[in-house]
Amino acid sequence: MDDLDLKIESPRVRIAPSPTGALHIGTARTALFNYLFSKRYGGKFILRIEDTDLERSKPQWEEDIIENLRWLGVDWDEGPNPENPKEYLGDFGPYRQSERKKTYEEYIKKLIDQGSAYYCFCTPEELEAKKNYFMSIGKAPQYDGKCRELSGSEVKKNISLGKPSAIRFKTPKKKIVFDDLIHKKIEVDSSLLGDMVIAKNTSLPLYNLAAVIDDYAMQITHVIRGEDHISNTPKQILLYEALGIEPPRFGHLPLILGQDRSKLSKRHGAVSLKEYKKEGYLPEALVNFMVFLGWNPDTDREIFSMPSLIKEFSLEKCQKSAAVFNQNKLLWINGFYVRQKNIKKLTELCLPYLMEANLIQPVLESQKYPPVFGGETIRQKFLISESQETVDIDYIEQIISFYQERLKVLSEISELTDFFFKKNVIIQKDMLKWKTADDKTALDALKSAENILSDIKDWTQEKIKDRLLIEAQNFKTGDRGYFLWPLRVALTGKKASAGPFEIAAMLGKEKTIARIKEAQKMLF
RNA sequence: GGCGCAUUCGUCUAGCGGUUAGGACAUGGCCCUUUCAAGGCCAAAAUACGGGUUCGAUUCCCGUAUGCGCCA
Repeated sequence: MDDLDLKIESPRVRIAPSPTGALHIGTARTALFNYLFSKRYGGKFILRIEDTDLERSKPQWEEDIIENLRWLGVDWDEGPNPENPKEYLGDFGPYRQSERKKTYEEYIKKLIDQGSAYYCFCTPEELEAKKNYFMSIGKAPQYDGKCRELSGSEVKKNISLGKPSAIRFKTPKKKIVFDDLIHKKIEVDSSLLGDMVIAKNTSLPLYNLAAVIDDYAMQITHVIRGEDHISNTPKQILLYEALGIEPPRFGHLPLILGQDRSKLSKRHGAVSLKEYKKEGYLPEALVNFMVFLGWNPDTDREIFSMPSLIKEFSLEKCQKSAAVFNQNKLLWINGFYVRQKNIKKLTELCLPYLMEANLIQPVLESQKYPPVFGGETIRQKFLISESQETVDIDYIEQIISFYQERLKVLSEISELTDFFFKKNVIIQKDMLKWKTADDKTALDALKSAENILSDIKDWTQEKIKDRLLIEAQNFKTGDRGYFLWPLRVALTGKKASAGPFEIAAMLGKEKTIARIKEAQKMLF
């Protein structure tokens, strides 16, 4: 097909999040792109947890990352074992940076021994002053190389004196050019980089060095990451060269932006996968949405499942410019996937929300509470909290089916359907009146509905509909709303809902009539 | 401040020298309809600016502007 395709064979790619917070939607998207790329070309996708920052790294965040990537269906071939995170799947562990000190030490020593790196004893104050100086004369603030030529004995002396130090890279001055998988040619002049700090000490590398060593150790062939790393890439290339290692290919994905076009972050609202999961977004919707932020298949098709993405995906079709996170489109895609779900599955997914709103409860004690959002919940019988009536799952299924095409996110279900489970509905009097109707018209409609419904013995949706529709026609020619609207409001208390026939059928004769009577009282 | 990256409807995007600049979300209108959805139809809506190159630039090159990112 194209050049890129021909060259890619069994790639090894990775996502390397730090467990310092919940899985971010941007990280998830980068993971997804890596995953798709690896599957498209028959390679491996690796999850590497980067826990160098011991202060901020927490096991709970590692769990969150693992749980939510799996939930999305972005599964790794090598990485922490989800069943037992202490274990590493694959041949290239251990994945914990905190457990790889020995390896790092080897490389750092090598760099020092061969003269590619050196100890620097400059104090933060000194550095700050230099930085300010360079800034003041309009130059890039870079290290002036003061400790670069320190003799071996001086270094030894300083170390034995316990002087605080860092390890700097002797940045060679050259033009670095690399062929980005997405941006094509990128050129940087390394003389602008200065001698960067690559390690705090001989066993503690900083980000760029650690990434280089780990990617090499894991035989990563393609580093696909966010555009915010473009400026790290030339530095890493220099490190690869100093270490005598062939660098991998690099590809930099455009960033996701918030409404204000700055990098998507917490102040833009929900950014973690777990928040979206809790709100009731479906993983397939999130995947479909995320992939379209920076990629598109060159057709008018908007809906893609994971398998079809794997078939279609190509970095060639990735966008170069950043994309604003479009909440509305996500909502739309989610609604689409909700409508596609089979009703049993959808009901299962909605149950936790109904329980959380305390509308219903599981009957069996063995059934877990509180429910797990997005998890599996299989229950057969439920107790309606207010009335203590027991209902079958079919009953709930039926209710949810009325709302399937109205649901955008799962969490809306309780607000939409609460009147089925509550004893009384709260009705505002004026809401009962359709268009120009006065109290009397609304009252007449309700009375008439009550009479008709009271006569129905065979309480089925079809019967109810047939009878009511005839009356609706007669009640006021040309606008059935005068008859139907007050009825629907009497039953639901809501301006918007499913139709009155199906609602009446579900509510049962007794409750239906009772609610109609209640509503009539307001109009006397 | 330096360096880097980017720039097509409000948003996501198609386009890879000649198109009535296409699609989707959102918006507005109409149809269907008791309401809300869903669905159908229609409308409004974009090539940042300035130079080149070319018979011809949204497309290629160079500036400018703007935005974003990184460094410290």
